[in-house]
Amino acid sequence: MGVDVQLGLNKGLFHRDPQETTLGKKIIESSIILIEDLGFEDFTFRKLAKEIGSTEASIYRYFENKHLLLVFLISWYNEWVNYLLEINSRNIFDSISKLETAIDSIADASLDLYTPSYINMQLLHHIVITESTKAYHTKRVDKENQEGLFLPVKILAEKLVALFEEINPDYPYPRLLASTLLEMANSQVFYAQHLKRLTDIEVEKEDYSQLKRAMKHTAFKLLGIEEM
Amino acid sequence: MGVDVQLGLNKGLFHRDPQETTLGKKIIESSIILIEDLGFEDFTFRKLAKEIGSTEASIYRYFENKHLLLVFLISWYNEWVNYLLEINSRNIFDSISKLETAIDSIADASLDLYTPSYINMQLLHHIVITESTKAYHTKRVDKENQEGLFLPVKILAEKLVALFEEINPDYPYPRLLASTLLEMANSQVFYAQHLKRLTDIEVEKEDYSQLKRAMKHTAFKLLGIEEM
DNA sequence: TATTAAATAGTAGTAATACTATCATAATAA
DNA sequence: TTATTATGATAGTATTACTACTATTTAATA
Repeated sequence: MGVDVQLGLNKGLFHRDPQETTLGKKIIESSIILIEDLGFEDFTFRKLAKEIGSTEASIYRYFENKHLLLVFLISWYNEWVNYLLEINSRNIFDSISKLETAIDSIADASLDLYTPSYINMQLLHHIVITESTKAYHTKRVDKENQEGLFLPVKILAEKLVALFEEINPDYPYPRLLASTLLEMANSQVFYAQHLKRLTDIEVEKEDYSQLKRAMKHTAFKLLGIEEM
Repeated sequence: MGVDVQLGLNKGLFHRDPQETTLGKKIIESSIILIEDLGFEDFTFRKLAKEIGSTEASIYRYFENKHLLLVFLISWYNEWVNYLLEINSRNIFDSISKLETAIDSIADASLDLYTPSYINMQLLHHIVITESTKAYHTKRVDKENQEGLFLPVKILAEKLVALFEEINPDYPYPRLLASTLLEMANSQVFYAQHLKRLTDIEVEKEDYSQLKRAMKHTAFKLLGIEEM
């Protein structure tokens, strides 16, 4: 029941679009569970195949390798955030409110209800937090970047940059601030969960209010805006 | 010729301290070259053994696995930065100058001359930039954190925190700022080299002046200090 | 409804990885 | 000189990351 959103993702991510078939959706669904459970390095296509009662060969018909499956998942998440950011900022015309909404959308993306049934957004969010840097810290970055595989984050960043420039056109580091905030949204949650001495925030269950406050504080301070 | 510094690192990092033997030093020296060359995922102990004319078994006598070798390298780097920070801030008593010096030390750590002959600091820096998040984004974080394997970064962060508190005791996010700045020192360089749209800075060869300016700007703005 | 095409399953095999174990030999220290 | 320690040499195992090929099921179309 319910309508499943399909995101149009870069075709370089897969051989066959997993969003279009039953097996494809099962691959996505179970890979999210397995990666979260085992960690990316111990996750294998063999284990995934066993989990969904299929075969390695069948999975390879969708994804060239597990690295690209990870890039796919991260891209999916970021496209989703882009989409949220778009719809949540409708009818907001004050640029400061727009930035606040953007930060809320980024931090709370996994709490939205209208994700497809085969995607456990909470788990996917957790994967983004712990594994996403591995998607681009590789020898293939330049090649994959050229193919457009990292466009979703880059677009996300540019939306923030546009807001920063609206708010304070003289701020000298809009792109740095965008990427820093996006990283912060992941790393600070990770620290809160594993390396507490590296953060001041706490995250309980799915409550990201402290994260949001810190992100807004940082953004506004750097842009030279006094918060209310 | 020259005296080689030996850093006292956590014994949980290795079976046998590689800094103490000829083979150990060769392992360090060549692993830095190989990891930088192949990327961490394609780097193997077999290739390393071949490179230094030794055997896998001998390398395993030093490191339990390549993950711990990576953690060792990152720890070494961070201990080095801690050491630099210490000696460079001697005789500086103004806390703002101390912070500036700290940022300089962090960004320029790989340019220092007095590193051991078997450690190519430029390459190691590059490894830190591209591979360091992999050292702690794993299922073993909590266990390894408990064993103290990540102490070097945490100590580094606390030194920054102490400075922030000296400069502005009311700043609400000192730990977040510390970890954010430390990440920035790596990620922004990575972006400058691979994903230019995510940064405003440029890094040419080993010139990190734009990075340092951005880090200082960020730190001072957030701490509420006007720069000169 | 029969025919065809597409999707999936099943099986097998290969080169490489991530180790472990054992024994021999070389270097060093007591 | 004798132990001890470090390294080398060789071999072996389970698992990974694939590729290739064939058989069967499911869905689309005529």
